[in-house]
Amino acid sequence: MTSDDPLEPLVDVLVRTTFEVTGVLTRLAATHDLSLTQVRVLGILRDRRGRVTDLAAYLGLDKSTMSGLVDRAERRGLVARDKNPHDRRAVDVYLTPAGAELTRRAYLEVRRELAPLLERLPADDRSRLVGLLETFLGPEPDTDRAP
Amino acid sequence: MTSDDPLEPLVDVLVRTTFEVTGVLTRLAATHDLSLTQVRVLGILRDRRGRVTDLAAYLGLDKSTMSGLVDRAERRGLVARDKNPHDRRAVDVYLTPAGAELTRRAYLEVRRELAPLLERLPADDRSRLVGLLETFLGPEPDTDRAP
DNA sequence: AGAAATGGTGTGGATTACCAACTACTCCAG
DNA sequence: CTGGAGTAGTTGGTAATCCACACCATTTCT
Repeated sequence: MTSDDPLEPLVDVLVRTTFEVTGVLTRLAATHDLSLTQVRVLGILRDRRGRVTDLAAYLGLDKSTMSGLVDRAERRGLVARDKNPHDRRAVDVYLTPAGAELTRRAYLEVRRELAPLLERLPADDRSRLVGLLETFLGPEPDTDRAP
Repeated sequence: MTSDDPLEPLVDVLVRTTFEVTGVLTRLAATHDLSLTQVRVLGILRDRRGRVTDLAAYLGLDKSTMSGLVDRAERRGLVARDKNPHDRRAVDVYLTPAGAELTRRAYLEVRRELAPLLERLPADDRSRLVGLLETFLGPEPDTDRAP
């Protein structure tokens, strides 16, 4: 009775899911002395390199924020910068081997943490959920394999 | 070939969804001069009052952090504190009418922002998704209506 | 009653985040 | 092919976030 919005339950459960997963990620990140934002950066870089501005846009942050983020991650040896050969203003950021390794380990921990929850779903529901969420997310922005 | 983990696609899409929704929430929150954390606090208080420590635990934050968060929200008139009558150490935090109104408006904006994405799903897929995510989240912790 | 535990606040320091200003570079118009 | 507009990134300044730690007040255990 509070509302007859047919979308409300979905929005609600989506936001609750987001907060739940965010909580898991934040907690896990803290055990590696990482912030959630740093984890997000590492997550993006897991399978592509990217310019500072692109990373910032992707996370909805100011480019100066991203600059500092990359600074600190670089100081810790997790990422590195390369001058972009095609545009000498631009800087490409990518994971170092250490950063990739940390990202991999962190993923395994996230997986371990989420697995008990995910296993509440029967196997075919799990793949259904993947399909639904992928539809929701839409096509990936193709950040790397452009011509 | 990167991995034969059957859970990986699900973990992956779940985290991507989380980041996507987090992005929307962060962007929207900023238009009201709110941080994501403040939105999370308001979200919890939407349907219950809570002690500082409980709120902190719920969000995985230190209680001193929550204290400051409540301070600033209180200064803006969004929440208020009451001494808990049963435990004089404890402080209950709850939304003011202004806070509740802001929370309601913010929800509508989130809804408006997510609707185009959610409408990519046919109606019966939407309700299926609700069911799946609710199973994933499990039963609510019943924070308020305990005896 | 006294000791241990719990709830909340305050301080100090690192991080996150914005904005504005600046440098270096690219791209376009003329 | 040059001048100016626009773009990429960094830096500096300020506010908010967040933790660790120390500190009271109150409750609970012994």
